[in-house]
Order: sequence, then structure tokens, then C-alpha cells
Amino acid sequence: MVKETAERDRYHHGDLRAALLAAAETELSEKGVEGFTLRGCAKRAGVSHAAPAHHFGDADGLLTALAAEGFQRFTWAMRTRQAMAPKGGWTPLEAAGLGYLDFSAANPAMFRLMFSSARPRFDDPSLSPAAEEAFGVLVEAVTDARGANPWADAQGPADVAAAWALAHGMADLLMSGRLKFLNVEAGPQRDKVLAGVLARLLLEAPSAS
Amino acid sequence: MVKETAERDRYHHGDLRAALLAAAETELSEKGVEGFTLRGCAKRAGVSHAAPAHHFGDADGLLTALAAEGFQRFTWAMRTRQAMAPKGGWTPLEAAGLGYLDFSAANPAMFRLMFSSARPRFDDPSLSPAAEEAFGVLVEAVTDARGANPWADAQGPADVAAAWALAHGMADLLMSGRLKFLNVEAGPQRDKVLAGVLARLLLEAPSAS
DNA sequence: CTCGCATCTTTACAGTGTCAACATATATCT
DNA sequence: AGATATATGTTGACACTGTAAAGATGCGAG
Repeated sequence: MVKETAERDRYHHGDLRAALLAAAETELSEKGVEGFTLRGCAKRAGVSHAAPAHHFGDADGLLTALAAEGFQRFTWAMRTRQAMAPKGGWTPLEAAGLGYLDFSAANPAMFRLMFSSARPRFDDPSLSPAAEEAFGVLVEAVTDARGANPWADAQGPADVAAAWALAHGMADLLMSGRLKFLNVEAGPQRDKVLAGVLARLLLEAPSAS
Repeated sequence: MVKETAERDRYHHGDLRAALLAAAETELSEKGVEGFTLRGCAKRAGVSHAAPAHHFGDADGLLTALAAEGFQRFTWAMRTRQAMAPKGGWTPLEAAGLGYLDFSAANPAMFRLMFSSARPRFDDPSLSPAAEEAFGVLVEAVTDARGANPWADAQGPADVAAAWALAHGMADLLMSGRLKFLNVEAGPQRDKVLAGVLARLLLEAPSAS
């Protein structure tokens, strides 16, 4: 029992960085991106309002680190769906799309932070690899679906864009409550309905020009 | 010459509501949704910081009115593309999609306000009809594309959702610079490339079950 | 054991949205 | 036309925000 006082009444927190990230996540999900407050995070973590600056610089720095964590979980959500694929019978691309929708539905504020905010610094060395890895999942799935490297032929990039746009658009519109006419709230047939929309995607086979 | 002093040095502005809306639009496009400031709008309009309250209540009220105007122009952008359709050779649905992309590219901050912000009050009697009219353009175009009322058969709603999601996803991703691999910056062949992505949409004909 | 440095707090300041009180001009009513 | 109600703007104040500077504290390297 070396460290005992846990995180109580110590001038030095021990792992304030992680505590602040956790606090920031609940602050984000409760208040949304536009209601997010640095002082609120500090209060949740039980430290003074200026403490976060030593770990993240400014508020956008904290949001950048938070978004990086978000992209990691986002990648995980898609890969998890793909791993469960044989059970559901989905193709890797359909599974990635469903994972995309899972994540946005479960973490709407985080999704907004990652895709609809200018506050995170997307060129940050901790963020951009995480975002690119998520993009990699998508490209990989599109490659599987069309049976060829999308960067090798002319219509490949359009296939990637279409697959991404369809999934992303559904996620964004679903999250903001704009697809209520789909009646896809309850659980069991949710996947079927959503995959049915994703199935409207037509990928062209690479033709020998 | 009854009214002469124009809008200079008068205690009462004359048409401050319109002036504030115009100021808010430039404030929005320069600072973005997250940098938008009520006091900045007042300063641009040349009035005191508390003046907007008499016309819009609070800051969200101003953003609500601004978003309503945005949806009207959004509808106009899609209809304009459809009116030019014979020239371009696009179907009404493709034209609506291109109009969707036109608008988001020309007014990125406004697009964010309309689709990715929680600040406008979307149930406001001035906003919701404007948003529904834009939705109507889409439904109308989908009806044309599939040759049947989408609310009349089972797969219709999924067609509407897919068409909307594809266009919306493209608009959002393009606007945030995430589709750079499409190389669609220059003008002339922009429409062809974008319509090529939109063409990945497959609408099912209503089958007689 | 001592000292350098990372970590955290305190204090201060400019900027923000909103409210209440006040000032001014327009519109309405007799 | 003149008085009065009402709409429209201003001023001042308040709580809250992000950030910076300076001081307090304790860990760890020498």
C-alpha cells in the first residue's frame, strides 16, 4: 500500500490529466459542444479553474485531446461491429456503417465535436493519426466491397466518398432527430432498417478501360 | 423627401431588425457559429449591445431568425439548380443534390448553424416551416426519381433517407475539408465529379408485393 | 539533503449574455 | 393639435467565461 490517500485532499492530484479528460467527457455529453466549459471541467475534477492549463494549454487543447480519444473509440465501434459480422450477416462495409451509427447515437455530443466543430486542432499530432485510422477502416471496407484498391482506378475515390457520405449523413441526420419518419427507435429491427438504407449504396466494379 | 437622414445619427434606427440580421450574417460567416457574438452583431449594426434584445429576445432568438433565412436560401439554391437542369442534363434529384452542395460550399457557417448547432429553436414558428419546405424539395425530387410517392410503400422512407443522407453527408464532409482526395476544387468538372458520387444512389422501384 | 521543476492555486482582467432602469421617438386616441 | 401609451435604444450592472501572471506546494534528480 504505497499510494493510499487515493485522490483526496492532495495538492498534487496524481493523475489530473486523465481525471480532466473524464470530467470533460461528462461535461461534453451533458452540456454539448456549445455549452462546454473549461471551468466546469475543473469543478467536476475538483481542482481550480486554472489547473487544466498546465496539462492542455487552453480549452481547445482539452477538446483536442478529447476528440482524439473519441476517434479511437469511433474506430473501435466500427471494428467491433465488423467482428460481430458473421452473427449479423453484414458485409464489412455494412458493419462499418452500423458501427458508425452506433457511435453517433451513443455519443452525440462527441460526434459533434469530432465532425462539426472548429475547436479541436485537427492537425494535432495526437488527433490526426486517430482520425486517419478511422478513415482507414472505411477505406478497407470499401476495398473489400468493390474488390479493388479505390486509389488504383478512376472511380475508386468516388466510391469511398459515397460510402463515407452515406454513413456520415445518416449518422448526422439521425442524431439530430431528422429521420424520425424512419421509425427506428426501438431495438430489434433497428439494424435491419438502417442497413436497408445503407444498402442503397451502389459501388461500381472497376472496369478495364 | 420625407425620410432623409437615412440611417445616420438617429436614435431610432428605422429598420434595425433587418440591419441586425445582415450584421449577424457577416458575423456568422466571419467568426463561425462557435465564435458568434451578440455584442459583435450590435457593434456591426452600430447600436448598443442591448438593442438586439428588443427584436430577438436573446442571442438564440437572433440565430433562430438567421437560420430561418438560411433555410429559405437553401430551398432557393436547390430549386435554382433544378430550374437550370435541362442545361446541365441533371435529373431533379441530382440537381437538388448539387444545389445542396452549392449552398453548403457557399455558406459553410450558415450550414453549420442550420444542421449542426443546438442554438436555433427549431420548433420556432418562423423556422420550422422554412426547414420543412426545404425537406419538401427533397421528397419531391425523390418522388420523381422513383416514380412513386415515398410514403405510400414500405421502402419509400428508406429511399428518402438514403437520398438525403448521401447529399447531406457529402455537403458536410466537403465543407469540413474531408473529401480532399476527390480533387474537386476547380470549377468546370466539379459538377460532374460530385454528381458522379451522388449517382451511387440506388433507389428501388416500388414492387407490387 | 537540497534545489530545480512540474503541478496546482490565487488573483486579476477583458469579454460575453442578460436583466433592470432609464431615455427617446413614434403612434394612437380624444 | 396635444397628451399619453408603446415601441425602440441606451446605460449600467451582474454573473460567468477563458486566459495570463504570480505565488504556493511537493516530487525527484543531483
